[in-house]
Parts: sequence; C-alpha cells; structure tokens
Amino acid sequence: MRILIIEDEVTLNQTLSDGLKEFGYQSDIAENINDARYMIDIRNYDLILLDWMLPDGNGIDLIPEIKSKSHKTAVIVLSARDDKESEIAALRIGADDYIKKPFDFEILQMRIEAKLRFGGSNIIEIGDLVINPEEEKIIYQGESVELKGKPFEVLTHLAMRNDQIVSKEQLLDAIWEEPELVTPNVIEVAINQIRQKLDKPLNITTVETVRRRGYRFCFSGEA
Amino acid sequence: MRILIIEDEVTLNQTLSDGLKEFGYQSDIAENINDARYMIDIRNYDLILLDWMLPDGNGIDLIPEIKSKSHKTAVIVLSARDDKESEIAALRIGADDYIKKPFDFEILQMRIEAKLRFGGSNIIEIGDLVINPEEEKIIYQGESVELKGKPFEVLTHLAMRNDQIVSKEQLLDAIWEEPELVTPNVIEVAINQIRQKLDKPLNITTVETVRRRGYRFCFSGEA
DNA sequence: TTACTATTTTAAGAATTTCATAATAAGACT
DNA sequence: AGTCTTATTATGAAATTCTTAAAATAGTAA
Repeated sequence: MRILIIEDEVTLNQTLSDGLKEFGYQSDIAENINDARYMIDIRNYDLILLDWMLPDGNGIDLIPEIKSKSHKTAVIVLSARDDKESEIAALRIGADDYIKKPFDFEILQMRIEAKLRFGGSNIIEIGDLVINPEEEKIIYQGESVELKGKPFEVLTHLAMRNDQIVSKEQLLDAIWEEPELVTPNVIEVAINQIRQKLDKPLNITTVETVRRRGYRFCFSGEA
Repeated sequence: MRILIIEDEVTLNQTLSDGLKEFGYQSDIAENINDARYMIDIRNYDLILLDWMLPDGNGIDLIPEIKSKSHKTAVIVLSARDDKESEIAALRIGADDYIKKPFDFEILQMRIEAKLRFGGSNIIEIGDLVINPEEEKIIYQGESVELKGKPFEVLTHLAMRNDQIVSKEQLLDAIWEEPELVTPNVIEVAINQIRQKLDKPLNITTVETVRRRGYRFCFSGEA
C-alpha cells in the first residue's frame, strides 16, 4: 500500500509519514501542489492525504486530477476549516473523506484503514500468471485464458495453495456442494480441462499429480 | 443502489428514506437489530446507515456480520456519542465512516455519495461510449443510442462496475423496488434489450454473460 | 374518463452450456 | 505381467440462459 502525504507543515508530514511506516505502509511526502502533481504522475497511490491549504494553492484542486488518473485512489482531505460548506465542497469535488484539524492520529489511522480495506482483493499472481477469482478471469502474459466453472474453481483452489499437495477429498469438499454424490473422477476430468486449456496452449505445467495423495499446483512463473 | 437504514427514530428514518429515494436510491428501513439482520440476509446492500443505539442492542455489533456477508457493503455509523473512543471503536470494528448526531443531511448526502461513487462525476465514459445516468442518455461515437428505463439502469449498473461480475440478484436488489416480486427473467429480458439496441446496431459487445454467476460489462473502448 | 402509447413483466419453448458418468486408454508400481 | 491409479474422451442429462410474443401495468393526451 502506498500513500502520498501532501502537506507543507514539516513537523506534521514527518509525523504522519513515520506513523504510517510503522503500520506497514509505504509513504511519500509532497510539500506543495507542484511536487504532488509530479509524484502522482510517476506513481500509483492507494491513498492520498491532502492538506487543503498549500503554499502554491488549494489542495482540493488536485482532486479531479487524482481521480481522473485513477478512480481507485482514495483521497482524504485534511483541513483547518471547520465550516460545513468547506466539507461539502471537498466531498462534492470528489474527496472520500474530510477530517478537521487538529485531528487525532488514531482516528486518522482508523479512517485510512477503513478506506484501504475496500481494496482487499484476493487476486492470485504468480509470475506472469494472474488469476482473478472475483472476476473469474485468467491472464497469462497478457493473454486471456478461457477457463470457467468447476475447472476454474479447482485451479483457483490449487493456485491459492501453491506448492502444497491438495487431496481430491479436499477439493471435493471445497468446491462441490454435495461431495458424496459425485465420483472423484469429476476432479480428474476438471484437472484434464485445466491441462487442456491452460497448460497445453501456453506450454507450461501448472498442476502436477502426486499419485495417491492428490494434486499440487507448482508454477514458479519461470519457463 | 440499495441502502439499508437501521434506525429506530421513525421521523428520522422516514426522512432519510424519502431523501434517499429522491436521489434515486432504493432504500429499506429496519428499526431494530433483529429486523436488520433479516434484511441483510435477504438483500444485497451497497451501503448501510447504522444507528449506534437501538432498542435491542448496539448497532455496531452488526458490523462484523455485515462485513462477513459482503465486504463491499459500506457502513456509515450514525451516533449521538461524540467522544473520540466511540468513533475509534466503530472504525476499528469495521465501519467505513462515523457521523455524529445531530448531523447535517447535506453532509450525510455527500458522504454517502463519496462512498458509492466509483469515479469523479457520475458520467461513465469508456472509450467513445458515454453513459449519462442523470439524463438517461447514451452516446456512442457521437451517435445517440435509444435505451431507456430498466434496461438503461441495468446497463448503467454494469458499466459502473466495468469488468466485474454482477449477479442477477445484485441487479435486482439494486434496481428493483421489490426484488422478490419479480422473476430473474426480467434481467434476462433487459440484457436482451441492451444487446439488441446497443450491441447489435453498433457492432460491439458490452455485456457478456458469465454462466451461473451473472453478467459482466466488458468494453475497453477498442474495436 | 377514455383511448392510445410506451414500458414492464410473464410465460414458454429453443438454444446453449455445464456437469457427471462411464467406458476405455495410459501410466505407475510391485 | 498384473494390479492399481490416473487420463482421456464421448455422451446424455440437467441446468441456465436466450428469445419472442403476449399480457399486464403505467403513463399521457384528448
């Protein structure tokens, strides 16, 4: 997670930066709009803390630019203004939150986490293989791979447990509604699908069989 | 967009409900935790307004349940408590925002929109396809496209979630007033409309079906 | 109100896709 | 070789989605 702090008070921005680092976030500091613009341009931020009053202008004027670059970047405005109109203006222009100065660091911390929690995706990324369970999509080296339904679920389950042996029973329990009503052969069929549609055309080997024990997803990302 | 209001003061919850309807949101009211639990169970909410003090317990105790059902549901806590500890507690347990009572409706309005907004404005612009939900208008390569009513709303909902799979249930909850009174077939019909009136004449494919899981708007803007 | 129009919903058969099975082939181990 | 496990493929059944048209509902203007 990368956070940009746009704030000109050196004491404050340093405190914020240090505090955020403690919680495991990467953070950069910009002390004016100009620098901020540059940073936004070269890096992708998950969240931006934005002071309203900056030496070279109003922070909130940056919001449209930020949002146009990436809608997914959350913006929290920090402002000394405590009138209702300012808050509305900030939110209206696209801020995701508005916190009045002086604020409690713990509350800011919590609000940041609340914002970033949203991005809790469970995308599996191994080398240049990307599996997105939410969207039921597989991308390998930029190419989309056609694999749907049960075989996709099996692949996902295995890929999440990279290098581990997963038994057929485990797969059945995890993916089939009523595991005892189907023969274990369904998995063999699914595995076959995966090999046909993923391994074969791309010339890679993702799932290997461990005789009597199950299957193991084993893919380093290297050829 | 469907919003659940969990609030026992009848005047307030009615005001909120009416206000939200004016802005085009579907909303339901629950006056206690028990009812709320039921509603959460049967419908998918994009956002939940949650009063802290309810006749049968603390509202914030519902947050873990809400989040475990769908982490995409945003929760805004409304509370009469204005101490720092309460706010931290609410955020820590998973709330996405905390607003102290009495609050200004306009600010609440803005904060709701900040949560639900997926981009800067609400005009959806992908390549040379422009969808304007406010005016219920679609422009593709300068050409106006005739698509109104429910099918338009379905398209909008899908387009706002570009690339994501949206289930029929979610569509029903978001767009129909009483989702359980209609069959899911209405969506199939709406999708068909979209394909007839948007995809076919313009020779593009916007919404693809993901069998068993729903539909996905998938349009890069490129041919 | 009445007639007319547009939109929404229902219904039902067609078309498609997925799933599980079974039968057979291939491979591994003793 | 003989036995056991896994791979492969085809096929039929089941489930889901598509399509179309008619019925119902809501909306508008005369």
